[in-house]
Amino acid sequence: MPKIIAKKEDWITLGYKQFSEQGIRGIVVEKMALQLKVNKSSFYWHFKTKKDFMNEIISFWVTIDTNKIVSSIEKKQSGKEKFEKLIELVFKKEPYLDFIFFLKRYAIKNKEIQLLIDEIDKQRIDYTKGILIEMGFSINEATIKSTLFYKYLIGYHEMIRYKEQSKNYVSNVKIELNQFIKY
Amino acid sequence: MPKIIAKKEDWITLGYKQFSEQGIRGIVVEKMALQLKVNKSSFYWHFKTKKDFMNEIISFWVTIDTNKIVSSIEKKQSGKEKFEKLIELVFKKEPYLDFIFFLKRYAIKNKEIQLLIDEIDKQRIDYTKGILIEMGFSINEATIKSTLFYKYLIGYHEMIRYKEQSKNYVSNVKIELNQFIKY
DNA sequence: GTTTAATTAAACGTAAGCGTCTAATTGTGC
DNA sequence: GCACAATTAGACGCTTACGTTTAATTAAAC
Repeated sequence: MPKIIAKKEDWITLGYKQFSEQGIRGIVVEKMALQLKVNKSSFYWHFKTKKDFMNEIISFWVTIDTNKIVSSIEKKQSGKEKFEKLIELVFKKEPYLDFIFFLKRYAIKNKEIQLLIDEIDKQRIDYTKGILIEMGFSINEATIKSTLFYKYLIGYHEMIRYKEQSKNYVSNVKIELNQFIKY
Repeated sequence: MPKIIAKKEDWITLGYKQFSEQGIRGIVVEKMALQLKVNKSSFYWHFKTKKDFMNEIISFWVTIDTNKIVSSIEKKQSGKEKFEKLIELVFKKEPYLDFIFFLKRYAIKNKEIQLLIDEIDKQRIDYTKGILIEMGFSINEATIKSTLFYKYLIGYHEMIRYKEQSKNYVSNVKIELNQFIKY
């Protein structure tokens, strides 16, 4: 019978999931070890400390997060189609979308991570801005509306946090978006 | 020399402050006892458990929170003036505004508190809606815009979480609000 | 000023979770 | 099949924080 082994990636993907769903309180070495069915010494063989582990999770997130959404959108042709796809993806209740949310809380006393988050926020807003420009908005308009869009997105997810995502909510999104992005 | 005593209200106001700033992780009995310069047995004399303490803090918040803002706004005459006062108050970086934020996280597995939060959210949105109607928006418009306003407000605070609130941010608020509430 | 009630101090027990050892196991190259 | 490296098991120590218990203090009542 082969020995059960948890690879580094196993730890990271599980940690990524836990953090996305529960924040730093979800990252408990012994509990994760239980889930992976290994002893926690496996963890300390792969990672020096829990803090190092978190840093690896953050790196993991940076590489996969934005790319995942962007690549799915860029298959679309027109700006309008891209925007519709964007809405479909980012307003979906998907636990991993909360990663950055918890990360902001985790980073309260960590300037380095804060700078990273700023960069990701900026990337996302810029990406949206590009689509809006493709749709015919002026650079000025697109700048304002993309930032507004992003803040609205955050507020939206906060409001549905512990709710089922009903059709009601989705249709409200379109009505509310239409208040400031008409197309 | 009189004995140092911490009244029930002392504990609650400190707890309220701690929770607003750091969430449930800020509520640590022994650390609060240090701040109040008493032994933690004072805490356990006033409150049965930490959970009970949290419930009292939540009640405290419910009674003071909304009223505080509303009473300050209702001194104003016109809808427009009220709206401007509202903006001034709720976009200010004021730690207590984060209370509800952390509360949503605390309430993840507590239906009762979730219902309470829903009610508060609704109250706030309805209050804004009333002002918008006073300003001349139709009921329909006011309904949509007040909800949008509230989500935007949440996103705004999330974006400035670990930032100084620069004048830049404040002026952006007005520009962004102007995208969907013109007056 | 003695009794009584309210409130806190000091000390203890307990659990969760981080991190560290050392020994044991399995896989791999030769 | 043996030596060696990679990886995990098991046991331990330490810290933090919750909650309890009993004794001590102060304030209030009479």
